Amino acid sequence: MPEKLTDKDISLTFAKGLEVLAAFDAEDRELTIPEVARKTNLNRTVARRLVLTLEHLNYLECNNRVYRLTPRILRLAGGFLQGRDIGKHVSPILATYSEKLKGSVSFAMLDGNEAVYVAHSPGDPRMITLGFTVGSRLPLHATAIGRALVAFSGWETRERLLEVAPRVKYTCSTKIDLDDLRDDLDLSVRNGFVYVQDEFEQGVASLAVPVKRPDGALIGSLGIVGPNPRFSNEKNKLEKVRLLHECAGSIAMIV
Amino acid sequence: MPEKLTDKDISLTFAKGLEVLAAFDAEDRELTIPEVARKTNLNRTVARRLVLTLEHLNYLECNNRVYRLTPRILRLAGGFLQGRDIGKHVSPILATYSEKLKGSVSFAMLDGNEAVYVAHSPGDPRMITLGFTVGSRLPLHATAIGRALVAFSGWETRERLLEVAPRVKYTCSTKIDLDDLRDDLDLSVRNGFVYVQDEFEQGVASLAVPVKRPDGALIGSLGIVGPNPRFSNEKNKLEKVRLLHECAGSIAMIV
DNA sequence: ACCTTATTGATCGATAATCGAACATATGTT
DNA sequence: AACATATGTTCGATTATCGATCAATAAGGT
Repeated sequence: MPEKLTDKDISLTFAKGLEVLAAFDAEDRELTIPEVARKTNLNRTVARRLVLTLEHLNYLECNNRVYRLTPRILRLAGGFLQGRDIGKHVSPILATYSEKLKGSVSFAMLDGNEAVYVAHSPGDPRMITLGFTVGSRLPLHATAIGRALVAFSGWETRERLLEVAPRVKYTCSTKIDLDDLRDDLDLSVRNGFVYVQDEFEQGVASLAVPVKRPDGALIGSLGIVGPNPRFSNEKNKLEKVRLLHECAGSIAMIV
Repeated sequence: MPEKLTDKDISLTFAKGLEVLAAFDAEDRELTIPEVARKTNLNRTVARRLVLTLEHLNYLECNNRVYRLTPRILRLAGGFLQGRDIGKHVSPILATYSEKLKGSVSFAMLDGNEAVYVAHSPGDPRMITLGFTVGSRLPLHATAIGRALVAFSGWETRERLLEVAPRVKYTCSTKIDLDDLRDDLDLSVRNGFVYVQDEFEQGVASLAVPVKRPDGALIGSLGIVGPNPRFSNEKNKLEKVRLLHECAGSIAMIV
């Protein structure tokens, strides 16, 4: 007997529809209906109806059988960003500290097994920041901003994340051993900040601090990235940490 | 006999689900299930199942019966933003021109009857830019960036937008007469830019130019906002227009 | 504190929306 | 041109969805 998957409280069609929507990601900006069906493991007819629904609702536009997202999707994101006053309050704060820190500052939150950029203030326009922006996702283990989300979570969450989050070896320096990571997390908690170097990209380092609500609950993390030498002066690094903490305090008030 | 609404090609459940998701907007960052049902005109049970589905998929989180969006929604937005290289290419360009123009620069696209901010580069951090950010929506008729989207569309789209887009009178200067608007649009097309003053907020002016693909198709519009005096020097204003056009050219290459 | 009223949560059979096999059409390959 | 492959569409069977109804909880009044 095929297992009864009818949860009665979960709308399968809706869940499939969201999968279709999510199929249009950074890798696949354009997809045909059969491609969607393959990527989502849905029956072609089902994928078709869901895609057509999305087109009908103006979430997708079609050009010669090829579909791609329209800016309509930003409406949904706007609900989140504006609801949490990201644009009104967080971004200006980031911009201010971006000046003080002379570089781009990013605010990330936990999304499943990844860190997702919620706000981002580009520093010097000339310095291309690897193209990260709102909605960009980063691994939890190999970046400071991600590792901060793990380190400053409660014990339970922390262990769960260590367990379930994928640990890709991006460089030869990437820590992927669980105990190594635990040690690093412990150290980070003692320090009050996370420093990661060469683990995501050779020669690139990142620094991050937690953003916590007054009651101690972790909201997100705040980080900066740059070539290693920028962090080599220890005193300078601690000054950056101080500024990040200050910035985190301001953000914590409003989110 | 109740009209048969079964379009066979449109998934009603999915459409309803997206409505539920969209119910969480800037005004209502937090909603209970019955509130969602009321706002979307859905049966309470239906709303419940859709909300529970969203919670199950981590798009919503629940705190004491109150639901709100999680950053997961940014994943979907990320598909759009990264797919169109907004973060990698558009934002840096905006940042560069934001320096040259000494103020924030925004890139908007058409979404239904509204303009939606797709990218935004804050200028001087001290100058709070009214809290607009990615996903913010603006009316088409009362802002330069919105009016540019109408003016530089093809004739058919332009007339449709004039017809269907709501024309709210934000200030006593807001143009709401169709023929007044048409005149202004014609003028804007002749000029190659849109200038709007006092129509959205007293004392605030905005300047915008179209972003067109090489083949002439309108992609979006690029605009700046500021207190009226900033645009009072005509020569200076034209220099801003020139920079905006330059910026638009750079963006047109990549989107 | 008690009862009443209003609001919200959960159940379950009828119904209509969804599914997917099968067919039709388009595309490209030898 | 004929074949093979990939994509689009149809339509009846199935089952997920709907919403009236009931249960539980919260709010309000005396």
